[in-house]
Amino acid sequence: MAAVTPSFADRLLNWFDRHGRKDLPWQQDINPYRVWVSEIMLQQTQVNTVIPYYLAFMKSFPTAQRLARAPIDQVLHHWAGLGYYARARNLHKAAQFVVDELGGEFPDTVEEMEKLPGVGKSTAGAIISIAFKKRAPILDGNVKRVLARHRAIAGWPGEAATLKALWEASEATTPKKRPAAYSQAIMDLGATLCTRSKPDCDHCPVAEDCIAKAEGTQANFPGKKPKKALPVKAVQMLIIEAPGQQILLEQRPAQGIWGGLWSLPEVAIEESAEDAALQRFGVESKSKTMPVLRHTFSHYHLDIHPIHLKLASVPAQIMEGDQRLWYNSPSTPEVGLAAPVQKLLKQLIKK
DNA sequence: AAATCGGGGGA
DNA sequence: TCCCCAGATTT
Repeated sequence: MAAVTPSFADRLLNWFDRHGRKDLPWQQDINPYRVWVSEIMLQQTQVNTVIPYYLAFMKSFPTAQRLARAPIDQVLHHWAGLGYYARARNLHKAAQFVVDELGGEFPDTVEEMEKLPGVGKSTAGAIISIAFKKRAPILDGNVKRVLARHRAIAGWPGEAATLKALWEASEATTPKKRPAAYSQAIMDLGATLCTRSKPDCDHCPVAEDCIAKAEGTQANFPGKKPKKALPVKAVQMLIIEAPGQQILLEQRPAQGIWGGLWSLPEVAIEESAEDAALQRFGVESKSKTMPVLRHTFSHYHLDIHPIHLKLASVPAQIMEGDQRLWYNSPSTPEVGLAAPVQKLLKQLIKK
């Protein structure tokens, strides 16, 4: 008789029994309160970071009653350094809810557990399965990665359709037996073997039928968050040109973009360029709008609206100084130009 | 420097 | 329903 490959869940459980972590603080003296606190702490924070915080927290607040009665400041004090401080506020509120409204008994269904502030579907599933030993699928970041790879579920989990497919996969793979061990097993697999980069497929109990492994596309799952379109800012730049193709430049402040480089005078997009030229430089000239030049930074696009003002003579009132010079004048020093300014000047001066 | 992480809250 | 946010860690 041909050997039959055990189910996904059985292979995970078997692996967890032999290699999984079973000595973590919240895996001892298991009760709903201890599991709940651990799951909240683990939401955005890794195991090794959480351990000392968890131990100190449990020492100060060993029960939901003790937590509920503690001042919020004391709770926040225990959270300092963990980040996402709303978690601590929600934890405190939820403890008060459990103590004051539920007689100190934690809900024992996913639906009821989700009513606690700070507890969503995945955290509820983790608490129900681990503390109450009832079957409940979970979908934290580790589980998303394991399932997305194993079943080659494409797309970024932030998209509703991808998230739905992942929940369906979690629902489909979660067994009835040993709910607590299974939840910990699949999270542990994601945390220790099926890691974001360099997954250790050689030791993975479910590598045999992992689609991403077969195709060598582990790095493609889960799909990445699409880079959001960069915000677009716009600015006018004055090209004040005097005879001899001399162009007025200003030095930028040392801080900020193009710090210390030389650039064209800027005018806010909503202002009149001609008015600004008159007010700031005392020059009066009809302006000519040039095509918009888009310059892209790491964090935004800058649409530069060049405004060309041609002067009949070099105005006496514009003096060169520390932060002002006529580019192309006989004495132009070697200066660093902002990249788009260099481009603009090149266009202008060659013709 | 960029990506990541689960849930809350506002558009 | 979609989008943004919180904050520290990892890559």
